[in-house]
Amino acid sequence: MRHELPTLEDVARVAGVSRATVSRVVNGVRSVDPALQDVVRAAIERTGYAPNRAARSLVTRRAETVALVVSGAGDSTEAAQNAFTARVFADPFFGRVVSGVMGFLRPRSVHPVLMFAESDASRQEVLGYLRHGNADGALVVSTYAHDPLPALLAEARLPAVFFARPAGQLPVTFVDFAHRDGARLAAGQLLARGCRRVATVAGPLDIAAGQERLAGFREGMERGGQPCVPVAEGGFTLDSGARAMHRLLREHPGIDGVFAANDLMAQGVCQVLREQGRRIPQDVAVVGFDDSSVAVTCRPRLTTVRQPVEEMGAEMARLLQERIEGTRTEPTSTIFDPELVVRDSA
Amino acid sequence: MRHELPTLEDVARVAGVSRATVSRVVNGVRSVDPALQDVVRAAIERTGYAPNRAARSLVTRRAETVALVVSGAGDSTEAAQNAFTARVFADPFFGRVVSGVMGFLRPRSVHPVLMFAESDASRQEVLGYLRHGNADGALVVSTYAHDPLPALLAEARLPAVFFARPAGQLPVTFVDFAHRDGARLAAGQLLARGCRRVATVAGPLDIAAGQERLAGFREGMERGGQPCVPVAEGGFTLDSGARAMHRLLREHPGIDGVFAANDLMAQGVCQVLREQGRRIPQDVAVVGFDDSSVAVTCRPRLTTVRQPVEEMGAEMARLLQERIEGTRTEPTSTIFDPELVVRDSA
DNA sequence: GTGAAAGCGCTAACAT
DNA sequence: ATGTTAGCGCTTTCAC
Repeated sequence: MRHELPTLEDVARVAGVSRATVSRVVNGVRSVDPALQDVVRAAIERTGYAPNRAARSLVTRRAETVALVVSGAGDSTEAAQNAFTARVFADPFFGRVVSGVMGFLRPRSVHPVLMFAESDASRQEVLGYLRHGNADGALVVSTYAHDPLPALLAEARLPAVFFARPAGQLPVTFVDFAHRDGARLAAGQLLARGCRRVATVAGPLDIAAGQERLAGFREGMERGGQPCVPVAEGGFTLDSGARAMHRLLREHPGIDGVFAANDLMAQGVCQVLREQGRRIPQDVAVVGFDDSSVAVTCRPRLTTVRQPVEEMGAEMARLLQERIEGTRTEPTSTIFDPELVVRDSA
Repeated sequence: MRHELPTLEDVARVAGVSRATVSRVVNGVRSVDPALQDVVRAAIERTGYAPNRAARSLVTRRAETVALVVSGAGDSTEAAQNAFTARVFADPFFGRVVSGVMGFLRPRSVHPVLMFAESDASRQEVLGYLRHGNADGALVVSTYAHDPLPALLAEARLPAVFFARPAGQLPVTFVDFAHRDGARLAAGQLLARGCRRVATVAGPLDIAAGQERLAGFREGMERGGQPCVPVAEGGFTLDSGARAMHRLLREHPGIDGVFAANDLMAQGVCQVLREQGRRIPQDVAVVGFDDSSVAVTCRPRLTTVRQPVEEMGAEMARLLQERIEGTRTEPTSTIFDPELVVRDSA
């Protein structure tokens, strides 16, 4: 049924050279006469040849494929898995990571294989997949703090790069963000506007990013002479942000500035504030975190701390490539710096 | 560096049989002495053998991999690509499809390769990828009406299954939803509540789903004796829903019921309504569409038309498998039926 | 029912 | 600089 595909042999015949020469041209080995190269390339063009990945993989022991692993907690029931997936994809954050990753991978024509790891069985599956060389390495986005996957991967010495430093001082490669510095920037902006009664909707405090952003914000406020900041914890969702804001308002009606640990929660904060008839930023200034898509769709548009998620995704892919190629073997990490994006909410 | 993996040969040696026999056991060919089967299986266990996909692919001409293609409009600039990705992933819808797809694929240990097709170049890439057998088929989720990919895939006679019927009467396999019937259900619910001044926030009318839902809703209202329904078009986003509701309220302040063509817009509708001090459902009843995650996080929880997206994703994967295995060669389609989920908003 | 052997398309020594 | 050759690990006739 499928049309027979041209092989190296076919190209070689058309070009009047040996298979090896064609292979060299295809793989960009330089030691081929430029004139011959042209002949070969013409033959490739004419035949519509493209290398057979399976055959190549078999001999090179490279899959030319990486696993894109979404890791998290949960059991194996279908309901739990669906809930897990829904939560992951509902966060615009994950899409930005994927976008960055694909941006790096696409020009190199390596495609990510999507895998979930939310149960013991699925973690073993990921491990097996990599160990058997079906993928050359893994890009891992963890959705919770004590994910066992990083340790498993490190122990098996499989090439992997993580989004955010995994818990437990593992000798692994990762990209991360200077959350503390970013949160300090947010504090600075609120202070500069002259806010005197500032509160914060923190992220989940069992996640490093949540802790760091809170710590950084407190530091910033303390330096500005406001050591006591009311805190309400949220879960990085719009809804949890709204609920946290309600709690804050109930106990501290005089609030004139809020830092939300991500944009989604900031959006929830804004909704509550507007419902209560408070003007943003005149009555209450709001600063978000991430600079995700909601930052510009939110009304008013959010002043926020930009986290360059796409670039971080691309860097993950780059670091993984280095590990796979063996260019660099010891664990590395790249920490990205924040940037304050001033819009309308503060 | 990587630990040497056991091969068929190794298992054969341990079991004291030939490679061929081991291969037969691995592939479940029945014509092997049950006693020998046990011996072989024990040897597999002991050696920790797993088949090498590349070697197998090379001879079977099967990749054991499918492409999961997110298709849409856009150009090749990085900004456009990022925006595209962000939009796709921001919609909880896509995650549900992926969840369903993975649910079917995982037990069969086939993993989806993620691909984007938003430009001519990337569409050709997808075509080449499939044509060269790097994936056995494609699961395609289109994000806009006149996507050229379905036609390209059909013309190349490559195995593919689409989410929603592609434009242009193509002879392709797809899964879809009875949008009309679903929207009629929504109308029925509003009428049953006794709503007399009903309006609708429609989806984008250049998309079949948008048109169908509007048509179905009108039909339903007409049958209930309310042929004239004010319409405001939205874009399936929260924001567009909110804006549409504002327009509706300005021109028809007496509205007592609203059908929004998806839950995200319904959420926007609810926000505006609450801002304006209208109680839901007492003053204005709201019905959404999809039964996505926001339906339960929205305040009040949404009464909505359930679209079984996960099941639809699983069915896509099943249909693709049939096509790949050649069990079924002519185009098929599965249309899913709606179900009204009554919660608090209507 | 089981084994021997050929060969899938490619790369990488090794010759030349 | 180019060609010859030997596999990579697997499935699959074809004999037995």
